[in-house]
Amino acid sequence: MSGEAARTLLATEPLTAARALLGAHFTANGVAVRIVEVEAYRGSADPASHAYRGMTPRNRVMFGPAGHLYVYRSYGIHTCMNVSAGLEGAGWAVLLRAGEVAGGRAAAVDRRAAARTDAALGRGPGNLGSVLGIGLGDSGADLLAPGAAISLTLAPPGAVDDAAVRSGPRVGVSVNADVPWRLWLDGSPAVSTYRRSPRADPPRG
DNA sequence: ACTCGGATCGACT
DNA sequence: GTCGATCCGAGTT
Repeated sequence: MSGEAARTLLATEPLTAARALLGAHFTANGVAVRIVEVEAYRGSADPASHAYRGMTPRNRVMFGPAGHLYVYRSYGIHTCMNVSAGLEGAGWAVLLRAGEVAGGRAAAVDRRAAARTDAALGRGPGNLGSVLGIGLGDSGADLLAPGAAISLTLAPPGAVDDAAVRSGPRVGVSVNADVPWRLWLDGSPAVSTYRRSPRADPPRG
């Protein structure tokens, strides 16, 4: 689908954008991955979102147009990637949590020497940023621009069966942990196993 | 200027 | 299951 058609799909509320990102292909630095696990973050309505307290220099891309890359450093070590969603000013984004390497395997293996299986190359948000060679300086990139060096191609409508889409609580968040805003494709070996944050309140319900 | 804690990962027991 | 690595942004003084 065209970049602008993709942008229209992503310029929606973040659960819809998250669903649209499953099965998408993300390409950067000689590696392509098929996205199989994502999490929606709902801006000012979501205490777990980096945008909860409003716009800052770090998160400003979340408040811009949909289809742009928001990169942050996690635990001082890892770079994690989001795709901005919703209309300008919304502060919504979707965290990319896992992908299957679909191209450039040699470069992927080179960047992820610690991975012992192909499925582990892009399993987990930190590993996904690593396998794609993403850095903080890539934040803000328009993933849908024609000829973009870092690019996103959504799966055509109907290509990802709704029956394969699963949802559950988000990983690692210490607040608002019980909303089922993590989506993944059932059966993908690259989906990370669920681990609740040790800082989260006890499970609800 | 300083403190604090994190949307993680992998090695180790 | 437990723990250390490592650094930046954000909030506070």
